[in-house]
Amino acid sequence: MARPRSEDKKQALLDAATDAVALQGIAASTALIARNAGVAEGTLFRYFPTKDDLLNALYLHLKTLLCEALQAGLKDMSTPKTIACDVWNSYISWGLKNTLAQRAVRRMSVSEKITPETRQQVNELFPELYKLCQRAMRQELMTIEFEDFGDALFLALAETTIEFALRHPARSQELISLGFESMWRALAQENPV
Amino acid sequence: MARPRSEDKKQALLDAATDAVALQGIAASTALIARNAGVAEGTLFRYFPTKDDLLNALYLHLKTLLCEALQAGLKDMSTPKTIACDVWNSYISWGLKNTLAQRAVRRMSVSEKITPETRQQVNELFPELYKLCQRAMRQELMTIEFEDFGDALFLALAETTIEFALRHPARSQELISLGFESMWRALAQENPV
Amino acid sequence: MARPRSEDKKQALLDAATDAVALQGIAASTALIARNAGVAEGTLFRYFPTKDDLLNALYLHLKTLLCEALQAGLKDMSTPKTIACDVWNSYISWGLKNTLAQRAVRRMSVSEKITPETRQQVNELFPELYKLCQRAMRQELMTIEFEDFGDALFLALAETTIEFALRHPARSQELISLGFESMWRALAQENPV
Amino acid sequence: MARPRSEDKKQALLDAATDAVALQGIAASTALIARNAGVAEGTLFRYFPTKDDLLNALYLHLKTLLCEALQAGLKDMSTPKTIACDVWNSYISWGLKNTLAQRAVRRMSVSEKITPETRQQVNELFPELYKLCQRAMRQELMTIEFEDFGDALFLALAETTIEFALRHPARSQELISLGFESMWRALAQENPV
DNA sequence: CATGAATGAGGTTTCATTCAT
DNA sequence: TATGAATGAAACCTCATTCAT
Repeated sequence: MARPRSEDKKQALLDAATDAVALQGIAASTALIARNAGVAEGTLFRYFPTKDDLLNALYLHLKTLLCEALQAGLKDMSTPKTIACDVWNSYISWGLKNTLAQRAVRRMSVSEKITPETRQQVNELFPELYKLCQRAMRQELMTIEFEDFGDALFLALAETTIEFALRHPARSQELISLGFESMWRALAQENPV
Repeated sequence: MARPRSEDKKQALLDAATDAVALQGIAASTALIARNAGVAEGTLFRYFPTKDDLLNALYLHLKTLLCEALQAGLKDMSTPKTIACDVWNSYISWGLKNTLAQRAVRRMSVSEKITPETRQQVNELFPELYKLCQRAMRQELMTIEFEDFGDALFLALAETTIEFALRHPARSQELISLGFESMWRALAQENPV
Repeated sequence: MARPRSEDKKQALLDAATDAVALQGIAASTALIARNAGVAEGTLFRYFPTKDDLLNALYLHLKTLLCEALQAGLKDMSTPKTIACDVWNSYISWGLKNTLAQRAVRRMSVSEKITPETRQQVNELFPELYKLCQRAMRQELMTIEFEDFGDALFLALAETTIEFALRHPARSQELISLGFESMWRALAQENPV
Repeated sequence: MARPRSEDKKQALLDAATDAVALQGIAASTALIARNAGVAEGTLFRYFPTKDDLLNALYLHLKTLLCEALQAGLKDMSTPKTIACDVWNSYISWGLKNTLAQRAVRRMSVSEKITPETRQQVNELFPELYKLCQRAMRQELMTIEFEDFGDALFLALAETTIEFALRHPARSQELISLGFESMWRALAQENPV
């Protein structure tokens, strides 16, 4: 992969795109993104041949960052529940610390501009992590057919929790643990309170 | 005198908008919507002064339809769990029967074009129903501060379930009951398997 | 001339058009004019087959009103200067009392929508009056070729005076007499202060 | 790098706009202006972000040209009257040579699209010139409160003269000097014929 | 390689006018 | 006669993309 001249510029473009998409959705203009990245309008197209390419690259990029945060957040791997708890907390706290990134991802994920290929690549980012959690999951959710479903339920609950924590910062700690409790009851094999 | 404004045309516009937004997001053009509704482009703006007004009206309209389906779906009100189950099944089956409507709603709900006022109106559509379910909910989720959170978790799980059921029609029945089981564990007071 | 059903409606349309044109120029929409006149959009076109017809009718109407005010304002016909002074004062005070009408006329008079025919009709409204003033005018301005020019100079000075008097109400009296003095010096045969 | 913004194109746009506004008023379409300037419609909006911006820029531009003509026209500065005469003649002859520009200015000046800021900038173009004339003006018109009024009367008479000279080219010389005589009588301190 | 001027298709919205009621 | 719903051309403006510099 011939890397472009300046990795800095590419990064600046992704950062600017994150903010723009978070605030304006995928309708955010390439001109705005380039300007906020501090590069010329035409330069954007040297790094991303197409706006759609930029969006797909951004989606993958942000999901990768999230994934790295999850991996870095694993501290106590003694029991499935502590693992799940670490993952949950890392997820939520990444979303809270990177509000715009989180919002950008949400907006892109419902868009038809993100191709199935990109979605597939994103799925492949997470496997190990989920394997860890899944050990604790209910039998029904552990069959090959349904493990994606379990993941999706996990993500749905986490995203909802992030949203509420952002909306009600004063009660964010309570929401986060209430959310975790709900997730654990929903998905885990045993439900010891 | 003069011909009366036609409720049919308004309906045709909302229907056409549903399909267009489902497929292309809120970027779907008014020209396309009008054409598919079988009216002139200028006519659209007699019924909805602004594209944003159309989107907000559409959002409210679809959520109203969903709400009516939920109310119509209440059959067995003997126990909290049967109530919750009816609601769950109605929700999912409305989503499955009205794929485009469901997709349109999802896309609009993450858009900044839907105003807080509209969102508030939508919230007010649902109260009785949720009261019913909430009787069965865990204490923690029944405080005023957290009942919205409980609702949101319910919706998140249901939407995820709909999405998977659409993607895997052959296994939709299993997914639906697996989803219900997860929701019930997550949110209900008692967790008898 | 078969008069339309309701002279009231026609009048209401002209009044509404006056305000609309004063505020928005000839771009003011027929829909707005009709609404402010309290009639339906289509009704406007029963009284004025075309928007241009409405504008021309309005121009003639307002100039007629002005002309009537000038004639009514003649009080002291003893000397040319008192006549001129009465005309001047009537003109200015009509402009000040009918700001919107005055502004509407100004905007229409530079527009290509007002036809030469209408402009000719307007010219024909004023003759007698000007004959009176002209007795006092300089020889050079009394030849057939230049009497229109003298009229136009009179009007130009009067309109400028109105504009300034509107802009500076506190000093309007001074402006009006300063304007009159200037007009009299410019156009009259003798210049006794 | 990248091709520089072309002053030629900007000029072509202003020229095309002058003609279009002269003939059709401020309602002249951006499409027509761009086409007559030989550029794409989108290009117009790179030079003038808004149609209103174009109109304001055009107004300022034309008034600047006029002002330059007035300054270049000063030849004999020996007496106030010769100065005034040079200014008068330059003004009229600029109007005659630049009919469309003159007409465009007239139409724009009664429009609400021209902002107070632009009007202020235009006022500031002229001060020195008027100072020259004002030395000859009547005391009453030399007070700070009324010097603007004197200017406006001067302009009103000049514009009227231009209009008549255009309408009657055969007699334009007579009209011009008749106009000057009237202006001088109206505004100057002494009125020696 | 980087730039940003240029493009023109396409977006939303307005509006004079027509015509079914 | 009066109405106002319907129309579609045309308005202003945006934008992804190209390409001369």
